[in-house]
Amino acid sequence: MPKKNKIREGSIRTTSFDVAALAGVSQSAVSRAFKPGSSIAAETREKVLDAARKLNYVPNSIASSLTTHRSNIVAIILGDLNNPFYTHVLETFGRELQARNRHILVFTLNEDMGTDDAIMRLLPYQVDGVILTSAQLSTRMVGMCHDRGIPVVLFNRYIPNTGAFGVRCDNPEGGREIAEAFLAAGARTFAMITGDPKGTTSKDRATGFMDRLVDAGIPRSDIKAYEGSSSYEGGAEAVKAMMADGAKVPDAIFGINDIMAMGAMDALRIEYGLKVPDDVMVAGFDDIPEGARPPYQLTTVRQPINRMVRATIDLLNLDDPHAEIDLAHDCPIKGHMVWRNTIPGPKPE
Amino acid sequence: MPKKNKIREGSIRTTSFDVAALAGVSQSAVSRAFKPGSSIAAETREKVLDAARKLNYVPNSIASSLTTHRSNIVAIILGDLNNPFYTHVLETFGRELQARNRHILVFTLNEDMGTDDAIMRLLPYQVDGVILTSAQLSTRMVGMCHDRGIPVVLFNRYIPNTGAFGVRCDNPEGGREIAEAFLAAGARTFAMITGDPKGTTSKDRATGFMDRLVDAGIPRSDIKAYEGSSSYEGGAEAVKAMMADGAKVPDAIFGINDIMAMGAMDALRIEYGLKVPDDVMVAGFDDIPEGARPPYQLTTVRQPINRMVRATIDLLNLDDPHAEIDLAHDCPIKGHMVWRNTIPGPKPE
DNA sequence: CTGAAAGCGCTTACAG
DNA sequence: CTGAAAGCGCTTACAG
Repeated sequence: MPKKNKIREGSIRTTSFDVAALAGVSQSAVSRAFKPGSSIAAETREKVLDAARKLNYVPNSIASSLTTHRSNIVAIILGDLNNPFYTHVLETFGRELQARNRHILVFTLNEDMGTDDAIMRLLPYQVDGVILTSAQLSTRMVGMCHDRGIPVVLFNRYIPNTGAFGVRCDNPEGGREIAEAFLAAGARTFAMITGDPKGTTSKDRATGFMDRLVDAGIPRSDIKAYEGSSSYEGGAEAVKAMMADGAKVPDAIFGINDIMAMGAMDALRIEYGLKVPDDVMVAGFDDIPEGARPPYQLTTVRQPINRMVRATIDLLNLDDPHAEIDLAHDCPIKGHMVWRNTIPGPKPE
Repeated sequence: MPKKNKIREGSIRTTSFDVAALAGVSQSAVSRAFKPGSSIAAETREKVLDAARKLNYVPNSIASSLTTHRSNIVAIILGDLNNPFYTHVLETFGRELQARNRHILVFTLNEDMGTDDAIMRLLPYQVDGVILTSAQLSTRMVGMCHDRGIPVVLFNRYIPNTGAFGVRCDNPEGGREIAEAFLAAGARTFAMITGDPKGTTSKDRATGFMDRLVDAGIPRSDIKAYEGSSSYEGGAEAVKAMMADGAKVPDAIFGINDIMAMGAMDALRIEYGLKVPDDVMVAGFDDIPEGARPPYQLTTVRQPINRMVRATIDLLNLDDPHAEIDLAHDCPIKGHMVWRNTIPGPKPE
């Protein structure tokens, strides 16, 4: 008689032994029936699957994880949910990972929980990999993961010298393209609204942007920078700081990401009655769908999210747990300009 | 000598036996050292914790879940990430659940994965509970969860007769308050932009809204409804459908949620040159932070997210696995009006 | 307070 | 192809 464990009043746990008993086979057989490609007669498998269906049996992943050392879970550490870009990223990871029969353990960061805390909390779950969309990872934590054979890959950033590599868009190149576009439209004075100063993404975009401008002979003093904390509100604040600066309104403003560019545009128009692009040109970076809405029609550079997500998953080596964990990998994926209405003039075809 | 398993080249698995060996105690002792409130001498615990630290040992949750039948994981099924409301919801659940030492397995729905599929995928993980923010759950799936002692609670909706209860805002009352506000501002003709027709949320808000208007003597024919599919784009489309209807622009438009109201406002202004609230009043529902941005300044009713999230977690009975799973629970939490600029006139204090 | 041992529900060599 | 059995890394009565 099958062993039964009461869970709550009236509820009972069904195991592979119960299924085996009903199907008249050994417990090993039911295990095999559920594992594709295992050595089992088609007929036996049918019998087992039938019995399982009758009992509403579902194999216990916790138990199988314990033996196989694979949980089919990947952890995603989400930094900044204020930027819709990351919502789109989460959705894309969800789609891709679920299609591969993997599942996501999410960690959302906040004042009470930093990246390192999140890592310490995910370690006990024996996840198959971790994806990080936040900055500030300590070398020690990367070590904790690697010691356990858990690959960690950074999404949209890299952290020099931590041994964690990342997948990212070619940010310097994107910055350069924006500079190019502004220049072609006749801009001569500039402002940048920068994001998280600790992340590499903002820095790289800003550097590419500046370099191109300086190459074109723009004096550094004609390129100002304001902090926008990677949020809509931050973008608006940056504009206020800029206007408070007293100087002339620049010809062009580069929001290091779309959401800041959107905040900036609204402040420019609503607070200061300025027209975009007639009075000031604006550009962003990311190409979030929100930036394409009628009030913004933001010219920007698109991050190839789908390709970035797939590259990230590939680096996790989910199907080959024994693969060496790569170390110093870094291959930026090129984004591309999306021309809309915040930079005037003819769009290159 | 402690047993060692190679994971990847060079990486090794550390278990409680290794820690026990180093600390010179039994394996049971190390288990106890990590469980708060267990019967162990302070001194022994120290020894164990020291050894664990030296070995970078972290207890294996997979193994402990297998014995305790608690994974400390709750599943969240995310329906519509196009509505920022759910991003805020996810963030709030993250904060609250992580503070209680619980973690989140997220499932994002898409064409390839419906709610029922998500449930089938979460069952093997023996989650401690499931939170559902999407509609369309079958009775059978609720049964699958309940049979296993897994509570499921619906967030922001209910599904009549599934045995799954939900936490929600008092939607009919919110709809009524919006109607009231419009009426007080002098509106006499109305349009509603409705959301997911399968969900109860949209229906309830619309019903409350209509009922109040009808009570006030507004003829039903002066209350039109357009589908907005709960998205920004849908809100804009609804306005276009409304304008194409030929009839006079209504005095007031109720966006069943903020994101649709935002889409509607932009279409009204940009496509048709209408002023809000001078030409048309608008109101939303949810009070997402995006609706408070300068271009919108949306008057709306706030969903008490924090309270709703906490109520949801309470219903999960995470700390009392043997609690009966409640069945026909339903207690709407009252939202409240947030007065901004899309309905003219004096705001009640 | 402590340790030996059974057990959680699977997977997977091993022998047949 | 199939079954008996050991083992994954913990927890928890049980006895001391």
